[in-house]
Amino acid sequence: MGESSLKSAGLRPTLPRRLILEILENSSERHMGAEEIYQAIRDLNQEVGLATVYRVLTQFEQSGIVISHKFAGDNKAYYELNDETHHDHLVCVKCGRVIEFVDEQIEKRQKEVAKSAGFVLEDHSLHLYGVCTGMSKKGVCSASDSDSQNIHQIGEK
Amino acid sequence: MGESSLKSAGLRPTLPRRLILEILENSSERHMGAEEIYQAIRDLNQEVGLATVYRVLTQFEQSGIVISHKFAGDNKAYYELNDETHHDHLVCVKCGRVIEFVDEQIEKRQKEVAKSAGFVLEDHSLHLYGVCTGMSKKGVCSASDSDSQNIHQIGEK
DNA sequence: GTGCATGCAAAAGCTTTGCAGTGTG
DNA sequence: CACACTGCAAAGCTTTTGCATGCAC
Repeated sequence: MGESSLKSAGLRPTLPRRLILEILENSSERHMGAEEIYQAIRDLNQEVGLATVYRVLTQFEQSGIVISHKFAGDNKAYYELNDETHHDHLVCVKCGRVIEFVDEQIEKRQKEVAKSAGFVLEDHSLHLYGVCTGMSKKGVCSASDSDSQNIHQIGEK
Repeated sequence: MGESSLKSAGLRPTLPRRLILEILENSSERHMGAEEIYQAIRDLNQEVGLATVYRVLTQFEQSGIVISHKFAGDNKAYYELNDETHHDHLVCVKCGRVIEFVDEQIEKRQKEVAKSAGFVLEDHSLHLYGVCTGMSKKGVCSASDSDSQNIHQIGEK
């Protein structure tokens, strides 16, 4: 999977690119920031410059290998592998957990709204912000261990 | 109108605050960035520091006087007067025009999605990106000022 | 007078870019 | 040998903050 996505994107399979792809594929966090990816590389005892991480992510985005998002109250970009399945995001403002979802009715209405305004729809982003069950009932995230690593700190630094 | 919103927010009606409020109320653009507001102040031959513009906008947001958004591919915040009517945004990626809309079906489904995930919904942002009629047919924006300020009510109420 | 508010300049956070060195086909 | 790729450091943009001065009540 990894190697081939690079080739079909016309990108040479260099070490930084392979590392970043591998990290995105294997990390327990599905949504990662550039700095987190940079750290993950160092955790593998590899050396890649932060600027290269950004450059590679930009190339990956242009090639459709990854998708980037920015969430409210958080100025930085998060990257996720583009699995070709469009989805929207539900974010816990307390623990940062991100849940992906798709709702066909919403998708359909969006198209209708755009059409009736005379727009040719190209893209959209829908982010729901709320408090997850665990945080609202116990003040502790209810996500499983692997899930709970999928965290974005939102709001106050 | 302006003066009273400041008072009810517990903010002293200082010159910078009154100017910014006035600009937001009277500008032909409903969504303005901090720098644009700063320029608008200078266009009125007034002097207010950019840092103050940011501070005031932050206070206004916390008081519920304005709402801020960030749109995809644009790193800066846009501010609009909070008219108490929730709405989403349809943005022309070619000419930058912003149309506000509300769709009850989408609103309803969002609540259902959040509920079924066990989330207490606090907020959401929905941005649709596309190309408006004028830009796609003639390469020229077809918007009139009044259009871009109108809220398109779509779908059943 | 007592605080809140402001201005200026510096700093901070994230991301991009210039440039020279490296590696690879 | 040409050229894409990389690392480092510097710069860019937007936004925030420290601090001394100033204004409102």
